Amino acid sequence: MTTRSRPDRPQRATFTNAARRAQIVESAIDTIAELGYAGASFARIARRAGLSSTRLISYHFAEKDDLMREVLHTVVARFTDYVRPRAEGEDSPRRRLIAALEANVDFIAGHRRDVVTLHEIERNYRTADGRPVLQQQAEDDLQTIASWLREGQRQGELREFDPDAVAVLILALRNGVIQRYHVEPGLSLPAVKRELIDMVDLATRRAPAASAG
Amino acid sequence: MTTRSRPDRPQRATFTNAARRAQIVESAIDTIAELGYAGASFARIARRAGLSSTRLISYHFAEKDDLMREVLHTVVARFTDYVRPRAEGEDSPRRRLIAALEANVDFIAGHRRDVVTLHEIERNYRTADGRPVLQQQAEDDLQTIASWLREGQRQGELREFDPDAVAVLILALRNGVIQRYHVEPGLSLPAVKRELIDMVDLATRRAPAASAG
Amino acid sequence: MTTRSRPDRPQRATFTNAARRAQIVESAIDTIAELGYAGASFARIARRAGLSSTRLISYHFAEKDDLMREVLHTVVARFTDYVRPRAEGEDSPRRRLIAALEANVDFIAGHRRDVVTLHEIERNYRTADGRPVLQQQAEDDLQTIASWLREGQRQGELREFDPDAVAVLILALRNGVIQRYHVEPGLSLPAVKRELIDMVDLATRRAPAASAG
Amino acid sequence: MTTRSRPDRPQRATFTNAARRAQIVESAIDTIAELGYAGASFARIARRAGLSSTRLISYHFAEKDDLMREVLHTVVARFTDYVRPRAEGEDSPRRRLIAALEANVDFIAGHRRDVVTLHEIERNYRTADGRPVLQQQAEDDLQTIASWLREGQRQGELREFDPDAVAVLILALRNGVIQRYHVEPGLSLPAVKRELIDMVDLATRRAPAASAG
DNA sequence: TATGAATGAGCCTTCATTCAT
DNA sequence: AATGAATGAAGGCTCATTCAT
Repeated sequence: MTTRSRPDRPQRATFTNAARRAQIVESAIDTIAELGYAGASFARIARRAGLSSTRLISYHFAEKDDLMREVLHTVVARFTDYVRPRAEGEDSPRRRLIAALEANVDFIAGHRRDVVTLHEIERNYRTADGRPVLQQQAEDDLQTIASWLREGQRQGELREFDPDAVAVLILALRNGVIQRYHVEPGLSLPAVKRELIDMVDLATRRAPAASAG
Repeated sequence: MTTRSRPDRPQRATFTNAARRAQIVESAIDTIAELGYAGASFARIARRAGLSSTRLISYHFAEKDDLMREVLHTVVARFTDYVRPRAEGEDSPRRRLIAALEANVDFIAGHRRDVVTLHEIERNYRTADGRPVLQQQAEDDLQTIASWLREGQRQGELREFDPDAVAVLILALRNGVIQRYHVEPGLSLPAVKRELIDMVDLATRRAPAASAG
Repeated sequence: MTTRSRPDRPQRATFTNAARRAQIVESAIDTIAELGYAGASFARIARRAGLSSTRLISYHFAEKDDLMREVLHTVVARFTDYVRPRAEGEDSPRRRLIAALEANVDFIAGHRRDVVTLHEIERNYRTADGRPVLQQQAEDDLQTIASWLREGQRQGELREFDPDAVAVLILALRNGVIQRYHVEPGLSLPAVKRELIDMVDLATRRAPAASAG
Repeated sequence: MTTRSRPDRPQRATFTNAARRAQIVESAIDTIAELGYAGASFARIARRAGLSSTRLISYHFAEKDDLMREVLHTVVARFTDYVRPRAEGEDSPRRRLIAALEANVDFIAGHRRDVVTLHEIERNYRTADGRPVLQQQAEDDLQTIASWLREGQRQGELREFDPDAVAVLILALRNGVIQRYHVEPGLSLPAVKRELIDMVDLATRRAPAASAG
């Protein structure tokens, strides 16, 4: 009897279990979106979910990290599921990039709650040693964008530049729109979207030959 | 007892007083930069500053908000004092914009600690009603950039676009570099700086006349 | 974080729950009686109750006010349950008044702890705006006494006087005995009780007709 | 060098010293009257007095007890100086008692602040071991009243009763008026005064012989 | 005479988590 | 699958008081 399992935790992943977890995750998303990461204590999440005690959260999630990981995964999945098909529907790297950016802004416009929560967690969710959590999603996004840029350069569609640095900048534009929308909900997303596309296109495409002007 | 009162605190700004406040502020900056806003408790700030108790912080700052306000003011002032002269030394709106962006990246490269702290406070410091604190600095920056853009358009140096939306995007680029540098200290700032300048310039300047090609 | 929330606390009034609350309330009564309202910190109440930490008090009572409200309610109920039946057993207003006063002194003699605590809380328990808490019990007592006096006057049993003013004085006598007993536990309550009854009776009854002398 | 004096304290009782002490005492009286004994911290007293730090209070009073003793002495002296001459101006014990009670109510009506403070301190001021402070003033008052009663009995002016118990009751009446006025500033003091005098007189005087009626 | 600067102890409350059914 | 009860640690803040000039 040396094996000492964690305190009462569900042993199997049943349907009821999954539903409960989902309910808690949604409540956590709401709480974070409204009160910020630091304001999202178990007590507040439980209250918003109508649970009688925080114990139910501890029961379904081994640690707070567990819950936050699942929250993060949930909103990232929604984001990705929305954006990816629209990018992959295009047939050139440049168009894929533009389509992805448009899809991003469209998602932001329609899912403010998810996006604000994503933003909060990215900034505040830290591992035990105090370091910001590995932003795997950000890394993936950077890789995807950089690969599109490289392919566009190879195909001659895009001018020469440092694809990794430019990927950082493009992601910065997307994040900046999220952040600004977080602070100023009245922001005109259509105008920002138009200028965003123009800016990225002007900055990356191969300039048309002068004689062609 | 609920009645509010101003507990025993120094009334005048003596030299010793100011030095102590400055010491605490610097310790707070260090603590926030390393452990994040949520990790910057009075206890940790005091320990890092070598103070005998947190009471000394309460003695010099009426509330935690007070300290955070002063931390914010301190790092913003450093940032501004570095960037503003370099922008104002230029004689055209376009060059002022570029000089400001270069100065921004240069500051980021040399003051990681301040910049990380600024970033943390902006995200987490909230007013009593739970809203993110009014980002006056961000508003000011947006106004400044937008006014440069408008003047550049009027002078014909810059192409036509929505100056407010583009200002948001340019600020997003600056913030994105800060944020990326926060997460990845090994980031090549020279490369990013070069691409940042190119991107903004390509995206905003009036395209050279075709006949010049 | 300023946003209010109801932290993790029991939602239902189970048996165990009620027993624990009662235990804490009794410990609070003891502590207040011995050390005064200001001396009754959570730490001291918990220590006296043999609780492992003050957290258990916070767990069962939302705020310190909550605990004090329950303490007040508890001792007031004991007092009322003792006095009321003895007053209501009498069949004339004058006798009801006298019986009530006798019952008061008897209760005081046998429940010094409750009475001292009641006295302490009445004096010190203040609402958020700094005003003494509405002394509903005192108002009720005044009303009851005044109504007996009015009825006695109507029935001719009592002489003419201002019933509200005299009610204040009669309650003053009761409170004065409490207070004196608080300060001087050796006070001879039987003597005081006898003089109290005489004083009130002499001062309120209709003087016997001269011819009866 | 074994003698170790307390930290910086004034060594002599100068005029300036006395004025400063008086200023602090008055500020303490105001603070206690408004916020209650528990609300009268050094910080709040200092703020109300316009002092830059609590240090000035510590400088003039060795301990908080010292200040409270002086506050108590000040208001008691005012009370006594008002009441005593009016009592001593009368030439029979019964009239002295009545005059003293009238003077008491008159003082209460005109010095609410002092009286509220007196009431607060009496209830809350405790010695280090947690016992209510010896109410020397109350003891003196009781002795004075009891001696009047005894003398009145000896002279045949007053009926037979236990003078110590009745003194407790008479003082209770006075205190009850203070207390009620504390809670209900709109109390009609003239009516209460009239009934108070009647009550005490009816309860203590030797009943006039029936034949004399 | 007055003050500046500092301090340890204590306050109530909230935190995520664990021991029991 | 869920809950009740409990917990130590830490949070910011206020207390009266003391060490220095």
